[in-house]
Amino acid sequence: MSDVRESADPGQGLTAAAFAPHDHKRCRVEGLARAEAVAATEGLRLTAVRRRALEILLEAHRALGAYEVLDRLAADGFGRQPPVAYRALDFLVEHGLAHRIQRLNAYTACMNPGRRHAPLFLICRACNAVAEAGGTRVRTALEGVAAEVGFAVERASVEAVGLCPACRQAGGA
Amino acid sequence: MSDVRESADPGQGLTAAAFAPHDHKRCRVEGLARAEAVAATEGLRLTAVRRRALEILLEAHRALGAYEVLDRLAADGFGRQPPVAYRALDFLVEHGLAHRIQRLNAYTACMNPGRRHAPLFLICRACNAVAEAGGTRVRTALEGVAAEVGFAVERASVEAVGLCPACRQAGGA
DNA sequence: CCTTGACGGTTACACTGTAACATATGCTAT
DNA sequence: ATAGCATATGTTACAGTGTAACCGTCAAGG
Repeated sequence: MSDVRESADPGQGLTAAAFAPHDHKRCRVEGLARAEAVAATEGLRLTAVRRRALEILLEAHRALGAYEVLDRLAADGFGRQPPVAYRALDFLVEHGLAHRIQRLNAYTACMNPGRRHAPLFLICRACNAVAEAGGTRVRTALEGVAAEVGFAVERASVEAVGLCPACRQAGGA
Repeated sequence: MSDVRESADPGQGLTAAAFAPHDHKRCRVEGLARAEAVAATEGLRLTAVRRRALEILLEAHRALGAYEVLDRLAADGFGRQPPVAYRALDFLVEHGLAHRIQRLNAYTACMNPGRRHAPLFLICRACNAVAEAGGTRVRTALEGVAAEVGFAVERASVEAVGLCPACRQAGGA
């Protein structure tokens, strides 16, 4: 229970800065740049819809439902039927450019694309912010438990619901 | 809630015996008995529908969708509209007698009711078996990461998809 | 040119979950 | 006992989430 406010993260490559105030615009620009880089090195086709879908997630800076993404895509002149959004989102998730938050039936841009990572999500029940935390500790623990029963983990989702620092302070009980 | 009281089992108190061959009937009988005990000590009303819903989960011994549970309830003379199943399942989950598997939109009986625990689910993608593992290691790691960014975890879901021992051996590529 | 394959668009539908209201059951205070 | 209240079960109707299947477009390559 060590109280850490917003110190620079120690090792672990934490990315959960989402809870700290920051410059959204930079988030979007850098996020897109990272995605472009990943797409280039992996030979992915980051088409217009896909690119725009990712941009929408980066701008929102919170988890968006597929239909929310769809609305924005439609507003930009893309198709307005569900598969349009689902296909773009599936693509992004499959290639590690976005994540699906099971608990919310929603999607969020990946803050750390390109590197293999075992993301973990912190979902604030008061303000709905979603932070992606990195780090191997949880994954290692999970692998350990699985190994004890002979289970081979391929993919894992770890999602915690609670209160973010700001909402805690605001007495978000 | 960060206080997780686990059994005194050596090595994490695993309960993931689900992957090992075992006597289903006993599972059901003992599961019901445990639930009765919990209901008694906590003053819960384990009514006919609720009890039957739990029994259905225990019998299936895998995760069931709400509508699957509903079908069986209806076949037993209970209502045949969705809220019937959802209410029973919500009750069971709320009181720790069952768990919801987010990834599958499904429910499974709790193998360890009564005690506060931080369950973790191992989902075999080949045979669809779901094992509930206990243990504090993963939870502790999660709390640690959360604490670093000042996030207060209230509830967490940890779900891993992969291959169970049997399917691994069967070359479940 | 013409085939091939990926992509994006559509229609139509399936699955999952909930709001709101009506009825029954059981407890409690008088 | 019974009136009043809370809880539980049942209903109808609908909202939200996700997918199957088909079709036209377009770029790459024989």
